[in-house]
Amino acid sequence: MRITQEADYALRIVALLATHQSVVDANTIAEEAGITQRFALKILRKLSLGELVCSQKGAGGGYKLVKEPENITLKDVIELIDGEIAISKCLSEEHICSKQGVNKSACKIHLIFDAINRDLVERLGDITIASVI
Amino acid sequence: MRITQEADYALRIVALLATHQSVVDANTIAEEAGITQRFALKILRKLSLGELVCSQKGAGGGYKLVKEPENITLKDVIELIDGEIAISKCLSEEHICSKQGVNKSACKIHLIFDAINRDLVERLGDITIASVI
DNA sequence: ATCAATGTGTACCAAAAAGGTATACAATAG
DNA sequence: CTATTGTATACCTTTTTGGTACACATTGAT
Repeated sequence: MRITQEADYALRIVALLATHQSVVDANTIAEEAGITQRFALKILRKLSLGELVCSQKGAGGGYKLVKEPENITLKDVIELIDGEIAISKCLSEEHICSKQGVNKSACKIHLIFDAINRDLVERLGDITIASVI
Repeated sequence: MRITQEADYALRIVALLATHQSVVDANTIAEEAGITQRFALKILRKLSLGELVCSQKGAGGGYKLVKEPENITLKDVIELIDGEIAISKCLSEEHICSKQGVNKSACKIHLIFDAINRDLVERLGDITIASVI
């Protein structure tokens, strides 16, 4: 799948949590990210379930990063929100397509996509949140 | 946008036209590509409008490549079907997102996506149909 | 001429994905 | 014990994807 807007917001949220070193509440996060509080909460829950952030309930609560910004990559955040990164649908799903190979040329195309995709994922895995703040 | 199934089919169609050196009718193309004739026709019309293939009407008609397989790249075919290649929506549309930059970190992320996307497009532009048949 | 084979052009449709909201609830600090 | 904050689940709307339908235009063969 492509990198969705939701993943883009998630990256922004993680980046802004990396700059604040304290607990930040969902409302503040939403404002700074330029989205509604509800939508921010939805993204934050995914980040929380994925154990990139932890939450503090009750008055004075909010969210903060679990890991150091140096140890979180763009790939980590994107895959948490969007699932597996794939430039073509055929790379992520069991789908009747080039993968099965109606003829040999289709198969070759698939192999190329696969190599390109692997490089893309690797590259996203090399860029840390620390390097984008 | 991601590389759609339609673009994937288009690549297969162009590849199979590259192997047949003669005029091939839509029905045969559809069968070989493993899709319905109607859907093949739709893709073939786009390829035709984009001047990658030319068509011959009437009995005994069909399609054939306009250019040599060495001079058609994966990028050419994909962009013809899907439009501009973009790993993130924010790269292709005028959209309120990282591009505008609510803060500096969002902007940095956008710059990285842009660089990665450029490399991806360049890479697809270096692979010819001739090399995948 | 005319008819069957073949492509053209436009419009429409259904399923899936993306993007976002609503509601009811649970925990915690003060 | 109440206001503040997060949790959980479900729902909704719009856009994109992946196709289909239909009426028409062109051409080759007879």
